[in-house]
Amino acid sequence: MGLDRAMYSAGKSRARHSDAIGRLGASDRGEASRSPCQACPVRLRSICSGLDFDELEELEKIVARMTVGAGGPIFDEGEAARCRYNVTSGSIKIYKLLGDGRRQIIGFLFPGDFLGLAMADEYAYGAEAVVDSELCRFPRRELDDLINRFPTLENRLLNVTSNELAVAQEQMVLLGRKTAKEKVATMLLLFSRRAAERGMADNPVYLPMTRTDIGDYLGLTTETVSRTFTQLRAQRIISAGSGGRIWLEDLEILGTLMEGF
Amino acid sequence: MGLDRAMYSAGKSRARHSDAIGRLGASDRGEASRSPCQACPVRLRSICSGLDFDELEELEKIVARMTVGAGGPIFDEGEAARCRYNVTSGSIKIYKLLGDGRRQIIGFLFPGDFLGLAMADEYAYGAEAVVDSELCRFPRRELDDLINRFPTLENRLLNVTSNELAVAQEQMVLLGRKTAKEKVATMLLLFSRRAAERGMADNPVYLPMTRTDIGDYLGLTTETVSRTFTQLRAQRIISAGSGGRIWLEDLEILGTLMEGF
DNA sequence: AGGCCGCCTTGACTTGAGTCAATGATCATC
DNA sequence: GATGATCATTGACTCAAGTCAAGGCGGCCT
Repeated sequence: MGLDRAMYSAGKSRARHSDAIGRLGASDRGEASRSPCQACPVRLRSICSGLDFDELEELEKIVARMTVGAGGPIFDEGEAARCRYNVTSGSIKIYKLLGDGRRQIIGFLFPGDFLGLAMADEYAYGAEAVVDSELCRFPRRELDDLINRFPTLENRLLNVTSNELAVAQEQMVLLGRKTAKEKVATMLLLFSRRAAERGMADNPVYLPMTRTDIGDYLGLTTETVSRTFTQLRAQRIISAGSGGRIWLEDLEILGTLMEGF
Repeated sequence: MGLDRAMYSAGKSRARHSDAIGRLGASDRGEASRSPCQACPVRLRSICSGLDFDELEELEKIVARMTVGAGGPIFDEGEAARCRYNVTSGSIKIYKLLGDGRRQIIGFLFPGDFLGLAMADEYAYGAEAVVDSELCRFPRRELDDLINRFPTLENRLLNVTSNELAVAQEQMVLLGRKTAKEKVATMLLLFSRRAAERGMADNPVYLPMTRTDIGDYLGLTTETVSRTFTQLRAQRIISAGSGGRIWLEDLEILGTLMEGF
């Protein structure tokens, strides 16, 4: 069976940002290669961790690599859910839309994150690349077969899903009860911590997405996000870095804002 | 091993409401009885469905029944997570608090719902009874052992958790992007549908919780919830029933409000 | 170089929801 | 059936965030 191949690419490339997030070796780029899952840099973070050699080999049989350009679509809300994905480099946003176009971004995914949880036959949300990204793609049917056969995989998936649920519940508090300033502070700290967990720079925080994306993630408008950043900068709680990076200058105040005292 | 026994009870009983939600046979009330899981009215809705006779018997060995009075606490956020629960009658609210007391209710649970997902050693949220309720209690350690031993149970738990995640994501859209009117309309419709799924009356909708609870669930204040109900009533989209029940008079408009057109 | 295009920021004004403060309902208890 | 408690409603006013409208900045392309 030949490996599937896919290459989406969107208009404006944000390539100036794309090297800031871990990526695969150059030899793999733009090519659906026989996936060296054993050597995968994000394996230990992703659902594939804990699998033994044989299981990993079976997984490799059904995986396909793909690249998506910045802004490029991965799938739309409501579309038949044919595949599930694992992010290997870059950053992906997932979002839901209301009838009149209002958008809520329900998460940003980074290398090692799994894409396609919590959905049956149709995708319950849309997914788009924030920057040039790479993903492992699994046909849903075949992956679900493996999940049924490998308890390790199912257990891992339960852990991952539970974590996502806890994160989602925390985000409900943010959306329902925090002020604009608290929302932005929380996002900065959480992204910083998330980067640290991945062994990446946690200060300055790297925010590759637009102000509009941040607004749609925090339940705010672009303008309010912008004003809030200005305000935090004026109070020396943060300061501007280069290329979408933000220095966290006062972690204590940020923490207080996040906890809501 | 004797069965544990527990009976919390809070000040003001809302017993006037408590008969409106399915409950166990009178013979089980107020008594930690040898649990007749086979005869459990909510078994098919809960994590116990799909278990074979032997598995169910093992589950019965570790379960304890308990009753909680309206308003009574089940556990607090941050407390050591010693048990997981299954709701068998009544209604439970789960919530998270900010440092200054602001509260976000992240869900209302009904018979068959599982309580204690998405948490490791500490409860990530608090839980309280909305009306007099009954629950099955499982020691976490022992339940987690069974989950590891019974693939059926683990699979069921993955399904339940995935569903919860999808619901949470839908709630993020509500909290981040919907107006007060849309929020209330959405809640009414979702509660109606949820009741229908359980074979209970879906119109009028039964809302046993206070306006403050509804506000904390929808990211609004008590006053705004009240004004919104008044407004929906004035527009003949809903009308008041008796005892916390609300008639949905115009499902189409409610649907439009929910979808955000 | 110069101009275009996204994106970000800022200002002026509006508004939906929050706050504060009574007043009403409903029920529980004596 | 009076009293007190809790919860719900309503009104008047405030304010945080949204809306509308300019500019500004920086990268990209010809």
